[in-house]
Amino acid sequence: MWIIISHNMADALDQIFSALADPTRRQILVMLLEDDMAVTDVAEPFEISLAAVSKHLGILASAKLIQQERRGRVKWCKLDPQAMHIAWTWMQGLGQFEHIDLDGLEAFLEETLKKD
Amino acid sequence: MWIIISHNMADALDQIFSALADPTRRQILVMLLEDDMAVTDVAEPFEISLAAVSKHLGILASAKLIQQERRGRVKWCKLDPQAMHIAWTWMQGLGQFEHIDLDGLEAFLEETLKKD
DNA sequence: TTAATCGTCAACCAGATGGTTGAATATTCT
DNA sequence: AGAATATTCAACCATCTGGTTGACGATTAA
Repeated sequence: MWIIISHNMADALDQIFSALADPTRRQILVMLLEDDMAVTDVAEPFEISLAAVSKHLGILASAKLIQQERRGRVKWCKLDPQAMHIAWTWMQGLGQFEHIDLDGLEAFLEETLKKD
Repeated sequence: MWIIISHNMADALDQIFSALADPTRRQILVMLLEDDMAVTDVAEPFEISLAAVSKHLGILASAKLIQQERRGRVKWCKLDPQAMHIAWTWMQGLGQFEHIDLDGLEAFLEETLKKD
């Protein structure tokens, strides 16, 4: 299986990876793994403003990592696995992983944790 | 089933995903899939300056997506699959694309992170 | 109708990012 | 030694990013 990297594909990867590069946005995705949520509820655990969270959600939506649907005055957010799958597949092509390399993960973690 | 995301893990993901967010850097990674390369050779197909490419390589190296080794006046760059694997595993947890033993991963991570 | 809630918009700000150029540092070749 | 090659450094610049605040439109509740 190989990946044709079109212009559009590159654009999509730009958006997906830069969306994933922010820890707040990653945390939002993890929260949405549990359940669909309204914007206000997504914002609740964060210390930043609602407007900032709304922007984060907009970025996630335009990267197609989430879908948003307005019902009444509430805008529901849910995960959309498609975009993540695209990036994941691209990475798989580069890493040629097949299984989870726990030894590598352990080595990484030990290396990183030493620095505390 | 849950994944404990340590402080350092989040930092690592920040670096990895923002490194991957740039199309030049992604293209460099694809080039290195073929073969290890010197900085000048990496820079050759790009229209930007050598210094700019050197910076990109520095970013990839500090995200641990590549390793750099100086031999004489030449600095060789090669892929380092470890970091990509970390991000890939994180994404897999979110996308649930294929079967993966998250319980085992969780146990492993909790065990490792206890050492803090 | 009036008041409260949900979310976005617009303007603004500080800091990060990706690029440039020219000088500097090693290292290797002649 | 002197010249060429490989790479980085430093200063600078324009643009992007993530945050703020206050005002605003839309929807629901009293």
